[in-house]
Amino acid sequence: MPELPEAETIVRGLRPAILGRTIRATEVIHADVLRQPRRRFADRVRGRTVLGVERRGKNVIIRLDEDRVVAVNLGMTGRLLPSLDDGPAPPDSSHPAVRFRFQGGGALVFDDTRRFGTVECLTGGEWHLRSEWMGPEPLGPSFTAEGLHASLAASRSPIRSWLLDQRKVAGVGNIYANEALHLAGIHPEQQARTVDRKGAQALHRGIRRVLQAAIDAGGTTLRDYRTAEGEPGRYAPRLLVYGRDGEPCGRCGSEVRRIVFGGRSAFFCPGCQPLD
DNA sequence: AGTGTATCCTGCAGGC
DNA sequence: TGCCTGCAGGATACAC
Repeated sequence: MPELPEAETIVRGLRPAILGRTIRATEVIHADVLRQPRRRFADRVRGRTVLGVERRGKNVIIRLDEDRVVAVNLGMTGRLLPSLDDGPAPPDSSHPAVRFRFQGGGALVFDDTRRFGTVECLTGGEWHLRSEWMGPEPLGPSFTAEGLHASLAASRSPIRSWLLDQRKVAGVGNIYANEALHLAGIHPEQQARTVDRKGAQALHRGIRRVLQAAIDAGGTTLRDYRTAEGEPGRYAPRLLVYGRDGEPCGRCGSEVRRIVFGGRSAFFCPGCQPLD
């Protein structure tokens, strides 16, 4: 599910709800979402206070005092739902996996139907290493068209597969990879190294445009994704190719096609995105 | 190096 | 209604 825009929307909604709160205890309902032993997780989190809520790629980062960091990867169906005693009624949590209980009442629930998501509590140093391993933030200053072009030149992968690799660019998933390629007029199977400077510029622009527009719309809800307030995102109707196979392309009228490679569906318009 | 496949899990839509 | 298959915003490990 959640890609960068969904994670960003969750972070923004979570921040005012949990900033400054102190975690009294954790309740692990499904230990398989933990990337570390349950004991270590509980011990590291207990008694810590939330100093900040950030995003890195598709991950939600909760900074705690004492140099602790809770890193949440939402997987396909993960949600972070705050329920504060003095706040509005808590959104539905149908599949709670981990619950953080705050001093003075209220909680933050990591809910995940399929449990592909992960939760862990790291030290600042451990998290830094993990973050270094990831590619640049596509909406940040270190992501440039020139850098993208140079990075693409080193890979023989199909461009869509390349975009899904978090070590290359952080936060792009299958929906926005397909949308960005459509905006850039690049076929999803085109070899990364054959994307020329002009193509890299168009792709750079396409990635930024679609991610920013999706953030502005509060993300894309296909089924499970919800904001921290429990609301669905509003970007789905604006998707140009993802999930639209058989429909006419809004730009040129050609029929949008679906193909499968790399184990995932790819959607593209044969008219706007020719394969050389 | 890159690709296909399988794995983790649940739920839903569509065909019969 | 029930049963089956295929599919899903992710990530990783494995054999070629």
